[in-house]
Amino acid sequence: MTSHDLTAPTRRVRTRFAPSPTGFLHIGAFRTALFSFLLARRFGGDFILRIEDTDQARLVTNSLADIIGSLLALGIGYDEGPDKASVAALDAEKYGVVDPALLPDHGGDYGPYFQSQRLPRYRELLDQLLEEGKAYYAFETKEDLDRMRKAADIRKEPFRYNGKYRNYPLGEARDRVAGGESAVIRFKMPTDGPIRTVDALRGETVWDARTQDDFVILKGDGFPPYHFSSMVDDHDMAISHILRSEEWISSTPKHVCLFDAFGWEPPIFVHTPNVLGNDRKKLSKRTGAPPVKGTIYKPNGEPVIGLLDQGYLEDAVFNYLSITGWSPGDDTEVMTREEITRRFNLEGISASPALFDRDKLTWLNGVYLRHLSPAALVERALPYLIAAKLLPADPTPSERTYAASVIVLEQERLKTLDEIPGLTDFFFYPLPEYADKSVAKWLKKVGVAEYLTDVAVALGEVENWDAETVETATRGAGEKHGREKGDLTHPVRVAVTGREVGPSLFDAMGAMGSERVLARLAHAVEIARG
RNA sequence: GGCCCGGUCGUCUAGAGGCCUAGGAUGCCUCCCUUUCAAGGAGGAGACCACGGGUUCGAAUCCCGUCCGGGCUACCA
Repeated sequence: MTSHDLTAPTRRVRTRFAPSPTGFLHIGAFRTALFSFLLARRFGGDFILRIEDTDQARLVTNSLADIIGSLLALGIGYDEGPDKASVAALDAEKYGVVDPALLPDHGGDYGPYFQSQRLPRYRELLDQLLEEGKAYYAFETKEDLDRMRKAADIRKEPFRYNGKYRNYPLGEARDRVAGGESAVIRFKMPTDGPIRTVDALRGETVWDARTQDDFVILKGDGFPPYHFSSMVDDHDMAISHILRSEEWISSTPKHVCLFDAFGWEPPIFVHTPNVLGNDRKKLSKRTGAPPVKGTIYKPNGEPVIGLLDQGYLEDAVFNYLSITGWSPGDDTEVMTREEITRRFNLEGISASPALFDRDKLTWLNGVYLRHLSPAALVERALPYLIAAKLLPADPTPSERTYAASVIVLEQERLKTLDEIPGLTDFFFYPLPEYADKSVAKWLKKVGVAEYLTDVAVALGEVENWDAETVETATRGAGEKHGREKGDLTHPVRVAVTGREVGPSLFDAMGAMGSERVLARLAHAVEIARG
């Protein structure tokens, strides 16, 4: 997998997740966050959440709340990051509101953790680079650049900024800027020779400096772009490992040159493979990649519901995400958070992208659902019943008890919590909805009306109604009609549930109670005769 | 186009020159269990390890080339 010894880091492991609040993140992004979190936990280090809000124009209201809420919901808590005060200082119009209860009182000693609040530090470093002749003001406008790009395109040449202002006197440039002229600052990349970068997963890559150009490190709006701010922060925050998705590989030479210019030791770069959609493209809203929670909308307006809201368990999503793109080295797949944390390592991260496998997630979720205690399952399932209006928003104790007895009957069949209403609705209706096919197959048959009548009579005499007494009574009636196995249960099942599949018939009847069962039987007899 | 990264069953993966006639999981199929479904148990189909050359007694594993897929190529991240 890799030729590098990735174990036993030499300095304190500090990793970071540094999203930009410019939209709602999908699970691919959270997978990267999870790996960062896991690496820090594995080595007893720190996991930092830093918000890269240097692109003020693209800020999306409430995406900050979504990022923090989703991370915390998954159990990916940060040791350092946005706190009550720093979030309160934000412009709520632009950022939206974050529930203060989610935020720590003190964000950490390396803050602020919002890049928009770190401008003075960038300015200081920018000046240093300018003074040292490692960066320069450039006066082209975006339009100028566009023209140059088009011209290069026509000549079929790759576009590289020509470095026109590379040697422009700093004093003159400052005068022009002071005079109100708009400018950017660009970083002087080496003009030739090799640039070496090392990725923990892929080893060394040598880049030809002639393919690089002087990139912008301060935009016209006064904010530095990612290439600058992110690297400065990674250094200032003593980040040991940069885990980021693989589309950053090509800009790594920029980043190492920046570290070099400052004389800083660069962190270890770990480019994690992307999580792909079924189209083998990077997961995106377009392809319907689900968010962790909440709802996002595809470009065509179609809603995509968050995994957690679809009834996937936090633990299952955590587990699934951890094994897509990482393997502990053996065949273990179902692991607790503790086991994942204990076993996580860089060596197990795959260098090739993985497809988001919904089927496997669903299977894993079923495993977790089955491991839930009955009480916990009920707790998690109730909201879905309420949302489906099978239960009132504030159920009475007896409604609750009834719902609970019904929910536990479906535990072994459940794959996602949101299946609960569809699986149990007939328990709540006055009478079930009878599927025509099932009626034709099991009710409208010779002798069924008589059989069901006898079942009703036998059940009517049951004193202590429970699954066991109900079974005895039903079987007694069945034997009288020479019925056994499916012949015995199926007509009754269809009569009381309206369908052919479901939990154990006697358990179901036990939970329903005699009144419901007898009413349904009476109704079914009519259908059978009709 | 240029530069870069990747390529083992449909999917997620194990694999660090002989343990590989390639293992596990998921999905699919069959059977068992069983009042149905599910769960569980037992099987099965499914990968000429992208392709072609080399190195080696021996290669999925090392080297080269090709192809395919993906990423980047912004005053976005």
